[in-house]
This record gives sequence, C-alpha cells and structure tokens, in this order.
Amino acid sequence: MRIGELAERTGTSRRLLRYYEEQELIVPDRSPNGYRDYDERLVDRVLQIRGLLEAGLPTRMIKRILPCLTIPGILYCPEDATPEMIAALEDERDRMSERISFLIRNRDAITGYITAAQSLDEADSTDAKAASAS
Amino acid sequence: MRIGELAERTGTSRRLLRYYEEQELIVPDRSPNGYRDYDERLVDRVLQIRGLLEAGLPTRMIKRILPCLTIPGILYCPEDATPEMIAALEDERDRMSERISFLIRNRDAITGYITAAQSLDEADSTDAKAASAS
DNA sequence: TCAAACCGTCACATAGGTGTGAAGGTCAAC
DNA sequence: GTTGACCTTCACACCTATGTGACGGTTTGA
Repeated sequence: MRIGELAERTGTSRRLLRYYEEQELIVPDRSPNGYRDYDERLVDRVLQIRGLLEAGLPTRMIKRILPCLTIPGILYCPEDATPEMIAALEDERDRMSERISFLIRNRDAITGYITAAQSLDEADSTDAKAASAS
Repeated sequence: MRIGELAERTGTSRRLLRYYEEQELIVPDRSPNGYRDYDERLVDRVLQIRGLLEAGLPTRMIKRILPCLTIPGILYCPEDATPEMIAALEDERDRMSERISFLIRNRDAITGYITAAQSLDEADSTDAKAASAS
C-alpha cells in the first residue's frame, strides 16, 4: 500500500511515517515511480511504534528493541543475539521497569488527588444542598 | 539553601532549576544579594517534579496538580479543583495507565526475548562442548 | 487533456526540556 | 586585594517529535 493508506489506517501523518523511515524504524519498498510501498504487516508495526513512543521511549531505543518484538508479542529469536545486544536489552528492560514504577507511583498520586477532590466536591454540594434547604 | 546545593541534592542542573522556576513550578525566596534561597522542602518538590516529567506530564499540567500533592504522597486538596481540571486529570491518569500497560507488555516481550536468547546461547555452548568433547 | 488527488524531496517552524557560555556581581579565604 | 567558587541574567543552540508549505512529478478519472 502507499503512504496515504498507511497513514489513514494507523492514524499517523504521512510526515511522521517518513520520519520513522528516516529513523530507520520502518523500511518500505519503492515502486518503480519512486512511491513508497508498504507491506501489510507494517500497519501493526507502526501501531507498535506509536505505542512505544506514547509510552515515552525515544526512537533510538525503539529501533533497538523493535527487531525483537514480532507482531503478536514476542519471539522470533534471531541467531545474531550477541552478548552485547543482550546486555543492552537487559539495560533497556531495567530502564523500562524503572519507568513503569515511576509511572505507577505518579498515577496513583494523581488518582489519590482525584478521589480526594471528588469527595470534597461531594461534600461541597452536600453543603450547598443543606444551605439551600435551610 | 542556594541553587548549587539544591542542584546537587536533587541531581538536577542549575539551569533546570531556574527553568522550573520560570515555569512557576517552584518559587524560591531571594536573599538580599539576589541569590535564590530554597526552602528545605523544595528538595522533595523538585524530585516530585522530576518524577512527573519523567512520567510524561508537561510542566503546565504539573504546575496545576503540584499544589495538590504534598510531600509524603497525596492530599491537601485546595478548593479550586474545578470539574474541568478533574476531567483533565482523569484523562492524564488514563493516558498514564495506557502507557503503563504498554510498557509492561513490551518489557515482558523483551524479557521473553532475552530468556529465549539466553537459553539458545546455552544450547549453543552445550553444542560447542559436545563438539569439542567428541 | 485537464483537474484532482496522490506522491516525492527539501526545508523551515515550533514546543518542550535541556546544555552551554558570556558578562558580570558577591563572598569567603588566603 | 586578589583569587576562586559561587551566584545572577541573557541568549543562543540542540534534540525530538511534529506541522506546514513550497515546488514538482504521477496517476486517475471526467
């Protein structure tokens, strides 16, 4: 498919699809006329990229971990898994774990704030009712 | 304390501390000589800011929710918690939850990849041993 | 054959979070 | 007093993920 269709199907601008290519996250073929020609599987790939970006990972990191993540979830273990690469991945994994706990802590703090604010809000409206009833 | 000490204690550059001030995330006093004078409690405050930034929240949002998050974790709920703000926070919280699950999924995928690669590696070295033993 | 709707590259723009350095003030210690 | 370590403001610069637009080629359908 061409870039327009991929853009539409992934909710990603053409500009960004070209950017991801520039960052070597995706590598489309080229039609004889020079148009990019995207494989069907790249739809999921792009969605995965968007997800990782949304999760806060920079493109460089994504580029490194992407080859290891096949479409459904895991595996396809290439034989070129050098010890260096594994070590790098372990680093990534650890950074991700840190990031996860960071996010969880802060999300819970926000959740706490929300519930506190809501209960305070309810108390307010109860007050208001009481006041208007009196 | 002055900016240097705060920078050191929070692992944050002076530049960034000034930036956070510019964004009205922290408001230090000023000594008669014009030097910034930071309260002890701002150490935790800065760490909290870093955490929220790391979590992907923009400074504007942090500015809004920061007054609501006291040092230990939560609470002290100001009365100006508008419904709009709460809604925005709920959005943020949901986005964070999405990020979290995405990160967890991908981290687990990476973990799976690592263990697969390692067991493959062990098999290789077993092969090698067998080969050298034969 | 002409217009519309694609596509290509190039390049400048922006926003947020940072780095860095210049030019200068303050202060403590020697 | 002078040096060195600190502080100030200002400002330019970077990176990353994006938007946007110019300018030109290609495809498709009326």
